[in-house]
Amino acid sequence: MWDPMQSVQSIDRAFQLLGEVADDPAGISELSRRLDLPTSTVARLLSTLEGLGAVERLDSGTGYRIGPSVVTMAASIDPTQSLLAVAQPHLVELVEMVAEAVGVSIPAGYDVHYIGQVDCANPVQVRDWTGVSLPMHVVPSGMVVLAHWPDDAVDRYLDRKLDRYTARSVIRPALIRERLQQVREDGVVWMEEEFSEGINSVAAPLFNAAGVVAGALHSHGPSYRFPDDTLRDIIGEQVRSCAATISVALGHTG
Amino acid sequence: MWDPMQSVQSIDRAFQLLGEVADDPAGISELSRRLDLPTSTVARLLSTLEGLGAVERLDSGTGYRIGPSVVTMAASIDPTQSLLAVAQPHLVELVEMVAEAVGVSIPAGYDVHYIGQVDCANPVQVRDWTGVSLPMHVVPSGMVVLAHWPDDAVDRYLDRKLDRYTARSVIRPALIRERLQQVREDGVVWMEEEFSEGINSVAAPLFNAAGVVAGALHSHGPSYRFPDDTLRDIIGEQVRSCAATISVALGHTG
DNA sequence: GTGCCGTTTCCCACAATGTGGGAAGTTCCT
DNA sequence: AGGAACTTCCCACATTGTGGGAAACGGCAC
Repeated sequence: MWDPMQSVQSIDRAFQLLGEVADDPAGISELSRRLDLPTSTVARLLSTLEGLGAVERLDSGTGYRIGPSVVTMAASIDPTQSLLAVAQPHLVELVEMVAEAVGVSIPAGYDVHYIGQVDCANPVQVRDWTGVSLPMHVVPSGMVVLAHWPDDAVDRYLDRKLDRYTARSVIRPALIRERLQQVREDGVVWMEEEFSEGINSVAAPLFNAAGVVAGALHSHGPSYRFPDDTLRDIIGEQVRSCAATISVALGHTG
Repeated sequence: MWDPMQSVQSIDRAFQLLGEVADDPAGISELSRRLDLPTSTVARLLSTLEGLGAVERLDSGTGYRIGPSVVTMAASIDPTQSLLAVAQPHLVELVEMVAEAVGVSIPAGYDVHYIGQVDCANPVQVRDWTGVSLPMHVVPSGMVVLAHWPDDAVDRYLDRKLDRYTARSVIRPALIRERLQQVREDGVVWMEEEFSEGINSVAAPLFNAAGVVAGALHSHGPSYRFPDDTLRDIIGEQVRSCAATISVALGHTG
């Protein structure tokens, strides 16, 4: 942990409380036990937060939960950005683990739209695809989204002319369907040079609080070095697990 | 404003900052001007908030915006509850204005589900419908939801047997369609004894950040006194405007 | 280059502010 | 009633946050 210039104790504690309350609503004394703070301190902080609408009392008498002002503040930021905002710190972590660029994308019609990327230290890099949209069937980020769409939506997707991007692009509906089934089982998918020669990529789905797929997390790199054969499964698992962590942060449960 | 027991200054200020930043991202010195606080104080508070992930720096150098931890905390609360949490304080205000019970509901299949109510002081009250679901075409809360559904969804709704609840219930599809058009124009709708003899009710739609109808705000009371003829339009307008305010708090724009 | 903005960061003496022990008040059990 | 939780309140203390001001940074114009 680097030194954040200065830190204000009461605010620090207030957010510890908010975090606890978000995780699991509780009353003053239970929170004081969980965080090991004096009850009077917890009472004062909660009372302040209540006055600010950051927490509110449960109707059922005792206990506090996250209040309206937090929801409102969160809503104030562009919904597209909110996924990115939540994902950002996790992207940075993941980059260090896989040592290749990682990014996130969101579904937009029949495409996925890349909304953010964090590059690796290596001087040879895949270009930053932020801002670009690509058809779902040629990139793993798209496949994981497609894999969690309702059947009729998938039918409509596949019932169109599907563009081929490279010699290795899979565009036969039947093959794509098989693959989607596999993606649902694995929770992660690799695609090698199916969108662009020289680029391999792996992705896993992101789910929001409503349990629907909200986007995808991917990592990609030059095919001559990515993935290293011995690390392929490990990297896939890291991406899958990081995506799951982000989903939880988005409110996804179970 | 009642006395919130005690209030911690730094937390108070921290949330003022969060509010400002949510409203419009800015840098230290601009925020210090807006809130009339010393820059060093603002810097210290923001630095604390940044360490907590409550704000983060804009990529474009200078300025802060709401950070991931706020979004995550907001997401932690049950999405059903979040609507209620945001609406709650507004319900309390509205009750004082209209002097009858007010409540909120959310769409659930072909019904609206009442999720919260605030009662008025009058000893003669309409019972609390919280937890109950009712068909959309017999209550104004349902009509405002229906009015903002896509055409084909409305078609499917009307293409079923529609129950009659009282002599005044409207169940002819053609008449309902006309009414829905009127609701879209007015932004608010009154219904008198169409669901239950002796109860009149008025409702307006609530929209979320995505711009889709997320629920309804209503007020209802005994028909012998509600609405007072001279106040009917005023009350309707108050409900409409309160619903709009809640929608904004939910992130709805325009 | 040099000088001038508007920033943000850092430092430090001061006392206002938040702290926490404990007592009094509440509510809900048995 | 009695007791065991909880929450609210009070108050002396010094820890903690405060804010003035200076230093460091960065951009822009000349």
